[in-house]
Amino acid sequence: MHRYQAIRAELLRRINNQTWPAGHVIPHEEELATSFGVARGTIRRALGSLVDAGLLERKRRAGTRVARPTAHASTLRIAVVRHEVEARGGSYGYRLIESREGGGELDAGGRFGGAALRRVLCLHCCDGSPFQLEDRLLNLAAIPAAREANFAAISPNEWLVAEQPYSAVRTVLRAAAPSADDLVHLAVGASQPVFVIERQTRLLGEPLTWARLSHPGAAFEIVTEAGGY
Amino acid sequence: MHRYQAIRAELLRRINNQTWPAGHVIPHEEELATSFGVARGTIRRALGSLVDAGLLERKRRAGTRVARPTAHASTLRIAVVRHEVEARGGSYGYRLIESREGGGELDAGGRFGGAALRRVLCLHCCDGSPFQLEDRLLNLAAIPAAREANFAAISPNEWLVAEQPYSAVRTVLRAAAPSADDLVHLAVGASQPVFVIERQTRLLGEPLTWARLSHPGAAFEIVTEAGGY
DNA sequence: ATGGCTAATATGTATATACATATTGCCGCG
DNA sequence: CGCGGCAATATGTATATACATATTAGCCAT
Repeated sequence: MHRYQAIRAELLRRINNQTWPAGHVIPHEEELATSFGVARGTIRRALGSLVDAGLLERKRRAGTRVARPTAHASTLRIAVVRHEVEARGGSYGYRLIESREGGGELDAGGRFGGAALRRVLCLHCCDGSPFQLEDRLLNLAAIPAAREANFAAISPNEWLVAEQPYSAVRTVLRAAAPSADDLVHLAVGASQPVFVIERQTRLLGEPLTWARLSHPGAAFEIVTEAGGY
Repeated sequence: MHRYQAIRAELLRRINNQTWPAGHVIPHEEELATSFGVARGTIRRALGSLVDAGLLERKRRAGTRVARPTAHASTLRIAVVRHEVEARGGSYGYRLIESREGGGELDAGGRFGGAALRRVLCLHCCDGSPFQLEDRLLNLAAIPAAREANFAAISPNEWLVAEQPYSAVRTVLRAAAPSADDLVHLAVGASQPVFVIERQTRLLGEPLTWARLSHPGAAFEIVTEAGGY
């Protein structure tokens, strides 16, 4: 156990047992440093991780106070579909359904401002049955190599992960009734829910791709964990 | 723009434009410090945030390399329901449906090892229509105050946020067909999907609460963003 | 070859120090 | 009494330094 970890644990204990209730201004860095017998940098490190975890709030001159929690934060990881399938011990299958190039007419959401696009519709399977339907738009201006890529052999999901770095992602999760494509390709009935992940990626501001990833609801869930300590 | 931010941006640029492709071992800290003309600590700070973002991987003696991305990571925030409703400009309503105390028989999942529990079922509304059904188990051994709390006046969600710190959360998200309770209280048809958030919190290892939060699918989505730079 | 030991090395932790800067709270002026 | 400005203060950034430690690469003996 390193010192900053021990200090973080002690600070957490004081927050948890209400020694320092929500809203309380805790002693300033120098004071904590002296009382714990460490350097200010070590205190800052311990405080920093509690700030990242949302348990403390800091403002210059005003000091550090215990946050009034308003939200649970945790980290969401969305993996490559094939890995997801293999991690559950399933055998992975893939099939390209449709691929074509076009312009703004493909961009129903108006997210790409009329750039040349490629649209790919494909299906990921787990043990032979449909697992995820991937409906993807690729910005050919930003990713010229996507024009030549053979998406019959490799899914856009996996091709992008291997080829294309990005700097920002936006993800939307929701439950929905099946779309027309879902009904045809996911083998779900109109009364069964689908779990939809909508994802946009950007590179330094420029939109790269948009994707709608739909799962038969019963077969899929997302798990996140936060706060090991 | 601080130096560590400028350096992080430059490192990100090199990763993005494949100057340093995935798997590449980048120069070590001292070398980067010299070439950027800053102290090692400043380099470490820039590297640290890229490691947190999952773009770099570090190992002692082996050096720092560009990660082969395997997953999109982003931060998920789940707010107090009332704030969620108010943030969308709706008027918030709340109704307690059922509250009772018991032991292991309430704990269908076996998560509390037979401890005394309180089960609360209640409904959160937005503009008068059902928004979220909250089905919650509270561990009375860990949260004795929960025995006295008046959940007709305040929801367990909000009471817990105000009263009870926690140190770890596990969240599961999925689309599902409505449960029996959902059908009755959420005013959804059997053919409509519900969005289910299942959440467990622990305090230093001890389980505090378990909750199943269900939303009418069409009315609800979760949005996450990552990577501002 | 092979297996284990050793030394080199890059990252990890901790300290001390200096200065920057956002905010607060107080003081004095009008 | 109100308001503008100034000084005090706590956090934020940056640097230099020392030592700890995981891991690798290479060497040597078997």
